[in-house]
Amino acid sequence: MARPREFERDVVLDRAMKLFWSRGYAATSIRHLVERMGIQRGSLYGAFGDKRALFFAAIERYDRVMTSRLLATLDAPGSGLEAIRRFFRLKVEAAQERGRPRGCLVTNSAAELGSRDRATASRIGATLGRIEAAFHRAVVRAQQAGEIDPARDARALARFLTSSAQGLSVMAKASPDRATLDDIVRITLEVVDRR
Amino acid sequence: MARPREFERDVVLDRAMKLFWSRGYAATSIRHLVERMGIQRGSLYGAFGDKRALFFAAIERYDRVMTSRLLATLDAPGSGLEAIRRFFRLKVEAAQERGRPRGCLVTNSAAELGSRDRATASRIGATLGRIEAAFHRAVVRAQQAGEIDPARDARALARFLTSSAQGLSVMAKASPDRATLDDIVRITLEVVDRR
DNA sequence: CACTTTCTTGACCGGTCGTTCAGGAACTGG
DNA sequence: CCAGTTCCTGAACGACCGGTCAAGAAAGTG
Repeated sequence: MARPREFERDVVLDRAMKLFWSRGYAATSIRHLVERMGIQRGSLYGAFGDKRALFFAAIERYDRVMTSRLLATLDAPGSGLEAIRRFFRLKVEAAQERGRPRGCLVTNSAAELGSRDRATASRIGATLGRIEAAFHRAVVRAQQAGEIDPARDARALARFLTSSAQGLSVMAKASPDRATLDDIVRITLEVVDRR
Repeated sequence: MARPREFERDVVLDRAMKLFWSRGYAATSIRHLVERMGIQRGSLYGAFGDKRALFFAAIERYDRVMTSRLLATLDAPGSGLEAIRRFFRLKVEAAQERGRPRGCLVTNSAAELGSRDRATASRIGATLGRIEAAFHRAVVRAQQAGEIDPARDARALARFLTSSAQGLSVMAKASPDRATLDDIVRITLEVVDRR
């Protein structure tokens, strides 16, 4: 054996993730990264490869930590309709947190790199697919429970909800005014929550 | 008098706008800009100032050309509800055009610079405000015509529609699949178009 | 203890970044 | 045709980019 690594991968990766999250890919330099991550260039390249690989690792971590937590609320046992409500309320709540980067790394990356970098695009597409799938399960569950009209197109509803979540992230980044976000969510939920 | 400029400002500005639109701000270099715009560095700096000022001019032009055209459909005389329908159909249609940058410059810029650059954020915020205002006018018009229940909150509806347009732009950039976009728009329109 | 292995460190690489500017070119008014 | 003005051109600037690497530091193994 030999000298062990002095930093914990997930700890420094978290810091990189937040930096990409708030600044985007292109505007985040290696210099900026090593300063914020608290490690040296050599360690960064040794542990993660190059900038692009680090970015991918950051997206993966975002997926594992942030997105999965959100999606878990959609898959939580109980009412599918209530799960969808919780999802959007949680997003608004998160947008209010101080110190947290605005918006959403997936949304930002889709907007920044969606059409230019094939590999990133498919990675982002996979996450969007996961979100849509989770919405779809929640919608179907709600339909089976009689909370949503079973005649409605569950796939289309899931896609709509996915798109709405993206829109909400953009609005949260542009103007994180609580009243605005609440208005948006209220109307969005009317779509599935017709009384 | 003296030697006249050899290029037309709006022509080269259009090219810069499209470049920023498809690549984002940070990933677009001056070298790339001068190549695509067909002018020299000196001319660029002479005519537009610096990169940031050029970006602002590009956003302004996008506003004047792209956004205004879209908003004009919302303010066109006739049914407010039909105007809203036309707006979203036009967005989907535009997303299909070949050679056109994906997504929307306003959405992309909001996601890329929304929380980092104060001046850009307020510029983008102003455009989002214009969109919301146009939606609001269309909603009110539809309410007065009895197409939308007057009891509903027109401001909230306008905000929802603005957010939906942003979401649609993100989805269009990430996966411009027509069926997906159609699904999203169909459900979005159900919100205002309850039968 | 010495030896091996890995990690860390900081200097360094060529290239590109945004920006400037001197000097030649091109046009207008006289 | 000249003077005056503006524009275009291309080289040059210092700073920073992403990425590499040799050498020293620190741990485990015998």
